[in-house]
Parts: sequence; C-alpha cells; structure tokens
Amino acid sequence: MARRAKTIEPAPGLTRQRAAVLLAVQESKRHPTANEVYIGARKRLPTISFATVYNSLRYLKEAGLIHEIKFGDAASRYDRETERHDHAICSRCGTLVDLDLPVTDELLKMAARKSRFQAESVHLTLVGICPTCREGPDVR
Amino acid sequence: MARRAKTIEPAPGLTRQRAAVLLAVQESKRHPTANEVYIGARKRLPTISFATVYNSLRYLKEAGLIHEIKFGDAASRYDRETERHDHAICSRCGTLVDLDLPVTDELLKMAARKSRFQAESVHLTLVGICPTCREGPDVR
DNA sequence: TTCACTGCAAAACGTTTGCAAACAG
DNA sequence: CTGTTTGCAAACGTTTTGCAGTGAA
Repeated sequence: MARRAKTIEPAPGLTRQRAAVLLAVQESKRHPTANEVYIGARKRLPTISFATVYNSLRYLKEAGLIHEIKFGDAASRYDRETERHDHAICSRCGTLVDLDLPVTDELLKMAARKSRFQAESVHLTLVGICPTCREGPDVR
Repeated sequence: MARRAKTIEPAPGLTRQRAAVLLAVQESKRHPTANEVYIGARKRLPTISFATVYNSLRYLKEAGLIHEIKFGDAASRYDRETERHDHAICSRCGTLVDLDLPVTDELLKMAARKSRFQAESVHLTLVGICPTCREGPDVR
C-alpha cells in the first residue's frame, strides 16, 4: 500500500532515524540522557541502534537542533533548548533544570577581562537541592 | 642508617603513595590530569600504580586537600587550589586557568531565587581563546 | 592479629568507530 | 552508480573494583 521509504526527509540529512532521535529529545520534558533518547526513539523506530542514536545526536548537535549538556561524571544530557542558558542540578536526585540568568553577558565581559581570554561563552551551573527534594526528604 | 619505612605519615591516612600524589598535584603549575599526576608521582615513587593514583586522588579530594575539575569530555584535572573559584578554558589548546570572579556570591543568590533550589555552589566556566593562542595562531 | 592500603588485571561506563549492507538521489 | 547512513560488534579512554598480597600497629 502506501509508499514506504520515500521522501520522508523534511530536510536534507534529516533521516527517519535522526528525526526519531530529534523527536525523542523534544518530547522529553526532562533532559534525557543518550540512553533515554534511545528508549524514546525506539518507540517510534524499534530497530534503531544505539550507535545510530549517538551518531544522530552528534549530527543534530552540529546542526544546531539540539544542545548537549555535560556536567561532572554523569552521562551527557540533551536539551531541545538551543539558546544559550544555564542550568541548575540537584545534588540529591540529579534533576536538571534550565535556568535563565540575565547577568551572564556582563559576567562574560568581566571573566574575559580577568582571564585575558577572548571570550566565546560562559557556562554556569548551580548545584543545590531542588524544591521537591527540599520538602519531602527523598520522595522521588 | 636512617630509618626507612617508619613514621613517614605526617597525617593519619596520608601514606607515602598519597603524599606522592598530593605533591604531584601541588607542584604542577598547570592542572594535571590523572595521567599526568601518575607520571609525576612515579618520579618519586616509581612503583606506584595507576589504580593507586586514582584511589589516592579520590581520597585527597574527599579529605579536601585537592580539588577536581571536570569539564566536557576531557579527563578530570586536579587542582591544588581548594578554595571556591572559577575557570577559563581555551577552546583551541585546552589550557585551563583559575579565575576569580567577585560576583559569584550574588550570582548564587540570584540563581537560587530563580530556580527555587537551595543553593550549594555555583560552577562557572569561561570558554574562549587564551592569550597565547590569540597572538601566535597555535604556537603551543 | 587486625585492619587499612597497595598493585595488578579485569570490569565498568559512556561514547565512538570500522565495516559491510541498505538506502537515497 | 555514487555517496551517505545504518546497524552491529568491537574498540576506545577514563575511572572503578575484586582480590590477593603487603605493611603498619
């Protein structure tokens, strides 16, 4: 019946697999790890492999469609928000939320002046206890 | 003559191996990776193993004698400076320097308010081009 | 003896890569 | 046909761990 593997790419290079990965990142409210993206993408495309998820994540990142967040030991997390922003991470449950601080431009200039580096970007992360963990001690 | 393997620990738990690791971190002006620490520690204690270096680094970190810096993919680097401070990292040559910004206290409060997290610490990293890379294009 | 620490090799972890097969243009 | 992408498994670099052996108290 319906055509199967034709003209499914809305954009050049955005294959079915990559689209599935992109959707998996975008539909996740939290910031999924590669493994979570893999699980999500498999719901759409059950045959997709781990390697392809990783390759797709790299592709999408380089294409500017998603953002990668690295902090400490933990596995990378992926973010549908591609605009510059900061993060807060819960030291108790690991929750990671986006954070917008209006000062970062000023900060970047100050950091550049102090370090004598030609500034490209600032990465700021608040570590603390998230609201959920604050009240119920580890409800989770 | 002189006694050999006795009372070499100036502090409880600070064994010869751990002391060698600590010194290797402290004498390095740059921020050494575990591998560089291993090389440095071997100059003092040629039989020390990789695993012991890692175990020692963990011990020293937990004892508050050194500081671990993680950024992105790269291997952890270790820092003799244990007071809170920020970093600048060169996107061209990877150089990592310490950075002191006076605003971080204020920033921590603002970030805590915005995120509703109970703040513990802020981690700030400037990414840019270091002075050396700016002038000579990749002298390195 | 007891208990912590060392050193080795092997495992673990997240991620990347080599390569043959499948696919798009 | 040509170039790109997939999927698998195997490799990678970093870090941790299991465990027998060593050393200090």
